Amino acid sequence: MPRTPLSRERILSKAMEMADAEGLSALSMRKVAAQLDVEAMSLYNHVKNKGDMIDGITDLVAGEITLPTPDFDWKGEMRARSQSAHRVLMRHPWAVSVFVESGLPGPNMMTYLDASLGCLMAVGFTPVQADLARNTIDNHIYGFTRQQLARPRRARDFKRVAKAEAKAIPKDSYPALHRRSLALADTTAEEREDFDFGLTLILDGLEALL
Amino acid sequence: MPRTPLSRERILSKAMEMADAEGLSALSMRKVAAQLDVEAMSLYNHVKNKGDMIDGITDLVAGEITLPTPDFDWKGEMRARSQSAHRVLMRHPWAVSVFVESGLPGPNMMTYLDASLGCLMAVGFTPVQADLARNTIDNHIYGFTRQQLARPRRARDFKRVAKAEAKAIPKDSYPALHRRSLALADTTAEEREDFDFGLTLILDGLEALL
DNA sequence: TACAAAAACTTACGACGTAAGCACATCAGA
DNA sequence: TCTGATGTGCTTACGTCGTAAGTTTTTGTA
Repeated sequence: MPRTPLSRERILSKAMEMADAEGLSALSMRKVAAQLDVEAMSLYNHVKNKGDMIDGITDLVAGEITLPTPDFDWKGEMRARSQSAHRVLMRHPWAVSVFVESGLPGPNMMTYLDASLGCLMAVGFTPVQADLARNTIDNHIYGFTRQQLARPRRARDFKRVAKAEAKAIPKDSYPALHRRSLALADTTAEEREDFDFGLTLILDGLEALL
Repeated sequence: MPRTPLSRERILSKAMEMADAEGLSALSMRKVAAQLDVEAMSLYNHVKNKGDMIDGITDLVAGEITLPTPDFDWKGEMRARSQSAHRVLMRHPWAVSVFVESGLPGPNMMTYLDASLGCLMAVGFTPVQADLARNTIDNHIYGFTRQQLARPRRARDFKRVAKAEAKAIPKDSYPALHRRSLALADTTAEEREDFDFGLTLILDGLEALL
């Protein structure tokens, strides 16, 4: 009986699906192969090695991010693309850590970097300023997303975990930490998931440099 | 001939040394044991498992960071502790990624978090604001440090790599990226390693909230 | 000296990434 | 139709990993 042939696309697509569902550490050549009804070594006909496979799905993720365009309203553009990146990374939780330490970026990532730098340089930032600015913004995106992923999404669960955390922290040794956990338990999702808090800090600060 | 007995401290100290020298991925129970003239399984008498070992050395790193104290000059305090954290993480390159996704923090890390939050809350930030602020600051520290670690430290090497990078980026497809690499090649270390650039953005922005 | 507890060692299992080589299918040119 | 090349998938195998289980050795105390 004929099987649909393997291909780089089929491999990457299944690998992405598995990473989204179970995290990067659950991705092994053997498991991806099994999901495709194939032996592990067959993947190597279409993919250089595991690193290449991960680079592949990482660049697919990069391709999902909405690009900024050069515009008078550069802050709006950067805010929009930051929120897009944030949403995309929330959909692909494993990707944050890979984004953050990817050596040579793939084509989609390059396009994303180029568009961001281009948007900033078009309104007067020097290339070096634009580089620093983009780094600062992306650091915020990555860090914020990572932190949000580490917390329960559902309000009820969040509250429960925050309260348990507060109880587990000795009030005498760590008073501020303790107080924070208590306070967090009583926040709304809007308050605590305030992506724009740090972003606005950064964008307004950047504007003052122009 | 008598051997100095194993202990948690001896294990963590050697593991830290190895991680500093060769990176986290080169740390295996077998290799750490070998460096201590001992078999792998012996480590398990003093350390719960590999994760516990890594948590252990991570908290040692956290302990090296200078703590902020509540002070009228909270910006100075936060800047000092940020620079300290940056320096410490540069000494222990492997630690950035662990810091960033550590689940339950160790005692030194808790102390560090508590001191930072305490410093911010003492000058009037609400607990939730302090939490967001500390996150934003730490995200900047981690991101900036990671990026700096990825680049050559020596000026000559940096220039060479930046130029090679510029040459490798197609000018037509990625004009802004290309221009940035060219510009970076002509910067001084002070310009490009401007840790305070983003930090000041954030601190000044925070001050406006008070 | 005797004995219990702690520490170190041995062996083994089931993962992992991937090198090397083999088997089979597809297709080109004769 | 036959032949050989090319590419795709499979088999086997090696060295690495974390660590469970069981055994021996060392150490501290009575």
